[in-house]
Amino acid sequence: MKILFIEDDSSIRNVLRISLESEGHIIDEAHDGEHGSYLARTNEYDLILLDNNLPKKGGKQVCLEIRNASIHTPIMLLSAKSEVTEKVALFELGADDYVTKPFSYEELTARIDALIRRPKQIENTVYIVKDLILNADTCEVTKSDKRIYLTRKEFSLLELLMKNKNKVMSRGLIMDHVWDINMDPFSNTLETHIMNIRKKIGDKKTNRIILNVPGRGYKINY
Amino acid sequence: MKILFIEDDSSIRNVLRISLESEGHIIDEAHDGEHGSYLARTNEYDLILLDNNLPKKGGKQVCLEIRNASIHTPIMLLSAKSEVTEKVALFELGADDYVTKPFSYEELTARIDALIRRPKQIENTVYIVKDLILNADTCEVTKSDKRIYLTRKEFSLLELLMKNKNKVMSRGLIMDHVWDINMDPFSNTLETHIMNIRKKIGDKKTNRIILNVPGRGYKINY
DNA sequence: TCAGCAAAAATAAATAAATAATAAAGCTTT
DNA sequence: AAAGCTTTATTATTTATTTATTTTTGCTGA
Repeated sequence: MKILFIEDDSSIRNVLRISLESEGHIIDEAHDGEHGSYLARTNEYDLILLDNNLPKKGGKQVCLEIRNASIHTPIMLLSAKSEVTEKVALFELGADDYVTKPFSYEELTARIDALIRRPKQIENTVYIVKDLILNADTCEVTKSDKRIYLTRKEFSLLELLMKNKNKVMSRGLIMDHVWDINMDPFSNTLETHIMNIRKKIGDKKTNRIILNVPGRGYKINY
Repeated sequence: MKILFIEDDSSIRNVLRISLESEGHIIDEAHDGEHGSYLARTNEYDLILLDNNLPKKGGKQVCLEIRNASIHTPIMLLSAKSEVTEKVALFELGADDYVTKPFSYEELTARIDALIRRPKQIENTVYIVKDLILNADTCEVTKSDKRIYLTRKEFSLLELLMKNKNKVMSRGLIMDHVWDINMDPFSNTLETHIMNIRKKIGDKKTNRIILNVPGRGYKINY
């Protein structure tokens, strides 16, 4: 999951980034409302964590701008307890949930899971292609009933391809989902990861699961 | 067990904290109703000790707020004998037990044990992985029938891992369960404890019981 | 058909990040 | 004051990720 974290307090930012990354999420950060609003409108995120009290542009304005840009990504609001009135306004502007600061890691991740999974509850979080099975909940992958160990990046990449099987995923789209904003689009790390996944799942040239569509990207077929 | 203690009288707080910690519990403290209510709603506790007479926000209000947040953690009420009417109200609001002040330490711990153990009576309190056995009731650990002495933190950590065997427990989750709210997420004390447990139970690199999943956390396998 | 080219695959190596190990300092308790 | 527990600091090791380079593949047009 790719998360945008708009927060000016660097200590909160750091603690949370570490926790969320350890859960396998990719985090982009903004230190003020202006930059946050900009990133939210120019990138695709699965979740936006928005501090209410921000320099340059307040949470209310950021929320408004995001929703006005027809972006429906779930917004989770982080607010001090005193800002109740603001909070109400933010709900009206389209925030989806809130936690009051300071909060525990567990509470936040539980709520994040709820928000991210909510529209997908009917959907299965287990993806199956031939004898390759990926479980998004437990982060486990098996091939012919044998457990395969994938690193975090490898897992996110394979998850994206399996989630969108039969669709060609372009380089740019994959990078946007699996890497953070600092990813160099000219590097070949994506290809290297594809190759490492293929090696781990024993994806032979003759009967490939992960297919390349030259000039367009990668895809996985039924 | 992680306990939240909401009490303004520092002498009661100190006496009880020390006693409870000596039983191996982890204690978070709140000195007034407002902060207490907040902590209860933002952290996961196994028990909440709630004084009825509190500054800023009374026990009744705190209880109400906790239950309204869909938190079903057992609440044990500490109240003066005179506050009978209040007490009734608190039961209606979802408190689980009460003791009247002054109380003896023994009485309280007996009741706490009853409350904490109650929902877990069905649960197994003995965890076995290969020749490693942990008994959560007696706080005893044996490896190949030899008694191992673990410190309280070490015990809580091993208990968490054994209770959740086969599941990867992330750093953040472990910290929330084994340490109190002041834990610095950047410190490496968790790693140090893992290493000390491994040393005590003779967990060799070649045939490890406590496994690390890089970037994800630790787990114990069947 | 086949040189020429671009995209992708493969290999290897470098860098960065996470974890393990060791030692020692700081607290608490006795 | 001594002993044990917990935390901090530092260094080493392992693992993950990125970069660099070479080889292969498949396509294009003469």
